[in-house]
Amino acid sequence: MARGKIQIKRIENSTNRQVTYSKRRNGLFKKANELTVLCDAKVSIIMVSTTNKLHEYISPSISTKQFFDLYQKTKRIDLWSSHYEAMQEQLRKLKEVNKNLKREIRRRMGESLNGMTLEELWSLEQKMDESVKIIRERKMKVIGNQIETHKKKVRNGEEIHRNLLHEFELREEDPRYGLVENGGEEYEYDSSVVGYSQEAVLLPRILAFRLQLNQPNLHSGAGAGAGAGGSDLTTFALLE
Amino acid sequence: MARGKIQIKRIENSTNRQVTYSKRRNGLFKKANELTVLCDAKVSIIMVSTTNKLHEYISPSISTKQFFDLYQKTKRIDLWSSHYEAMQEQLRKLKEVNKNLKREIRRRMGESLNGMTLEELWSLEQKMDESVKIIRERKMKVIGNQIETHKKKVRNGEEIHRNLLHEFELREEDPRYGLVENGGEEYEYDSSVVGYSQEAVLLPRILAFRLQLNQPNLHSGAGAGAGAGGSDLTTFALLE
DNA sequence: AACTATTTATAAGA
DNA sequence: TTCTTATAAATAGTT
Repeated sequence: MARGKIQIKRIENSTNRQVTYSKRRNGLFKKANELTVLCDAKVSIIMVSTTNKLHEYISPSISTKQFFDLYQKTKRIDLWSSHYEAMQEQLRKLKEVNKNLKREIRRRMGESLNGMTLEELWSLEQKMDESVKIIRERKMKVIGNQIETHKKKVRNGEEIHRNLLHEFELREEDPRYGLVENGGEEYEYDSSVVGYSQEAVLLPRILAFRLQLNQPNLHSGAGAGAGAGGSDLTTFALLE
Repeated sequence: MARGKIQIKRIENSTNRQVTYSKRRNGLFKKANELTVLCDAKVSIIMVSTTNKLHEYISPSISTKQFFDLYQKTKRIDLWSSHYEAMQEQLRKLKEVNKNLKREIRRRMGESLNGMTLEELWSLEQKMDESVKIIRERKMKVIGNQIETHKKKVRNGEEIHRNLLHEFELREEDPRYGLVENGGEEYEYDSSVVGYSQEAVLLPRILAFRLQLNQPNLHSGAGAGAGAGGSDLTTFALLE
């Protein structure tokens, strides 16, 4: 537009093209800004050069994101559909699955039975009977295990008890232990009479030993079980 | 820029502003297009007027969506990250809930009982027993209802039968019906012998009547029930 | 929407 | 890149 007219076609000289790009870019942005001020409009210009550099102008009153949102809404085009739609579909499916799972549980809890036919009720009842049987067997097995474990502990305690008694007897026979050293009191043991609670008072060392045996069971049993299985029913209450 | 210089500030006269917007918009788009051609660049202009009309210029070689993607990539930002993260969180929660629901069902089916304590097994067994009781009661009620409905139908059929017999008897007494009109055949009825299937052959009118009575039950019973309850177990098979 | 006096943008050269 | 400047292009105000 000066010093000679030019044809509007690609400038082949790379340097020239760069220079023109820079100059005209500034011109465009200046005009865009004037338009923004004069006409109270909102303008967004984004441009990419041959060298893949990105430049943008944006009216002061708005952000590029807002512009895209606006554009999207006005044109009814989803500019980032790929990810977004896939996620929405995934969400929809999960919700559907969830709904079905919840209904299944409710039925297995004896609720929402109204829509079911006789055949369905019949089948559900049979399945539940089988399941209860399995659970009952499992329960009995756990009880059996616990009794077995308990018996072992008792035997173990008795064994320790006997050994200690034996030790005491040996000491009584030993002349070195003839004198009472701790203030005149004497202990008398009878394994058939002394229970656990008295053991705890009389033989703190044995008690400590027993506790060490017990604690691993306490942890892997009730502790882990409650942690893994406890949240389920409260979770349901929070749903829907 | 002609016939007098102007201040770059909002044009107060609305008509003037509109006219200037239109003129300068064209100027801007023309310049943008020249830039596109001369410098082999890509330009996107989006603008919104005070009247909320949206206009855009886009270089022929690219789409606005591509520009948007390019912009996001170049700026290394996700303009919708907040949405996106919210969706991902929602997805995560749904999956968690789903997992818990599935475990609950598995336990109620007698599977995955390994982590459960005696107390939990005990409680589950009791709940399941109660549920089975409810389901069994429901089943019995449905059976009762069906028997009742069936009895009514039988009674209804017998009633119609009796009425028809009565009508025939009246006609036999009436001299006008003394002659056989339809080709010489004669029908003989015995309400204690004629069953449903024979009725259907002999008395199509009665059959039609019975079907009308039946169909509402068929729909609200087996039909709706199978539709609502059928997908549950097959759904689980598809899950993980 | 067309006209046109004037301002503004810018191509080419430095 | 920036400055200069002759000239092309854009456009404000008018019809």
